[in-house]
Amino acid sequence: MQDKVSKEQLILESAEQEFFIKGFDGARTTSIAKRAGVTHAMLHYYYRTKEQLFERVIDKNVSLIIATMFSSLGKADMPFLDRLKVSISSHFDIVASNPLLPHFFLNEIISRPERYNMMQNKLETSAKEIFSKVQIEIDEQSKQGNIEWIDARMLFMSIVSLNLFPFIALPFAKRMMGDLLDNQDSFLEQRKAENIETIMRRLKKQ
Amino acid sequence: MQDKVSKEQLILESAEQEFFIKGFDGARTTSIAKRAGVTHAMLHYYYRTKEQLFERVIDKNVSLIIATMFSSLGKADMPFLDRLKVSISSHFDIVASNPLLPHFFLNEIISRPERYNMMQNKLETSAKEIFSKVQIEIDEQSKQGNIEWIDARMLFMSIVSLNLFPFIALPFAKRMMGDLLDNQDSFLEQRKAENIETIMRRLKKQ
DNA sequence: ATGATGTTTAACAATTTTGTTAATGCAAAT
DNA sequence: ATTTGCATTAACAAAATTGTTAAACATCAT
Repeated sequence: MQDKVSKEQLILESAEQEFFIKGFDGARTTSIAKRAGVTHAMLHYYYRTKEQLFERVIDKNVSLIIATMFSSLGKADMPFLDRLKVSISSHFDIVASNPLLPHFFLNEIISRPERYNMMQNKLETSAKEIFSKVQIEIDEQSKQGNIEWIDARMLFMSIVSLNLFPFIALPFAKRMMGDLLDNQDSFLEQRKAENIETIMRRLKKQ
Repeated sequence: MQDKVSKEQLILESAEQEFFIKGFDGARTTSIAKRAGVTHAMLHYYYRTKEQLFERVIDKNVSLIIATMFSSLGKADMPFLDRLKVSISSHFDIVASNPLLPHFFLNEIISRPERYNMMQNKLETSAKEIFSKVQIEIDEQSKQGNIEWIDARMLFMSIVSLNLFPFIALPFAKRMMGDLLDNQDSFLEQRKAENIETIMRRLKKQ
């Protein structure tokens, strides 16, 4: 009897694939059902509507989405710059293992912003907390002459830009990057190192 | 009698707005027509199908798309780093005046990659030319001890990431950036300067 | 005025897509 | 074995969306 669980699950996974690639508007319930190997009536049986199925996919990914956005300014107990390095690195890794998520999510926010108000409220407050904590540290460190001063939000934007954009643009970049992307793993390593290096140099006192 | 021209034009402009925000799948021909203040039969009269209307929008933007992707590695006659600065700056400006374009285009490429093969072919060859030219310069400059060495493609990815992503993520970021975005113009100036500074420091010999 | 030409409208047709339902199947509990 | 409850199917219905058409309208050159 694990077939029951399995079909419901299968539909959800197929929905995730389809929504991630085609977005809410481009996804077709019949196509999702076909992917899962069931009739489309089954999809409605388990999830009622396309909208509700979509919500289930969002729910399943919401904590990942938040991690994808915010794990880059960290909190572990180390000197500031080391901590930042670790945070950037683990942020990059999260994105690398969910490469479709950022584009999907930005897409949805742009095309149907109303839907995400409550989520944005949460993100807003936790973002502001993080930024002000980090800003205090930056102020201290730069006063002590350890780093160059920067607005924490600007630093955040740079890190997220460097870490997310390559994945968003990957389908586009593949063709023009020659052999750079032939070995995925090695490219990811290089890119991660490059992003860390870029941020470190931005902060280094000269 | 400029009403004739005007309606055809109006439909195209409305289509651009709608396609940019909602993508091909999310856009509705009736909604585009309503935006333009005409019946949807008019839309079909002038552009036959949604697909053809979409193609006209793409055609209208294709050179801009290419500029958006490639004007960041420049060619003017100045010392390398100065030239790079100017290129990053003008690249940023192009994106800033067409903030919806990058997301729209990446979106389309991800959801319907087949459509863009010919365009990708062109981009591929011109990209490779630019990269190899720039790489030669980087090799020279770093051999002379003027800059830190970097793979030209990695440099390109960093520049494009820093310059494009903030615009792609803007609807998302608005809420959590506090007063940073209150004055658009001043934010854009700051951000452009920040991106240039970040790249310059990445290349500066220490 | 007439005819030729392109524009506009309203009504309709076709298709696609989402969602429902009633009947059937199937497995476990009584 | 019968009931109970969920799972499954196929056929159908409703709505949304794209696309067509025939007729009315306007404009301009003759």
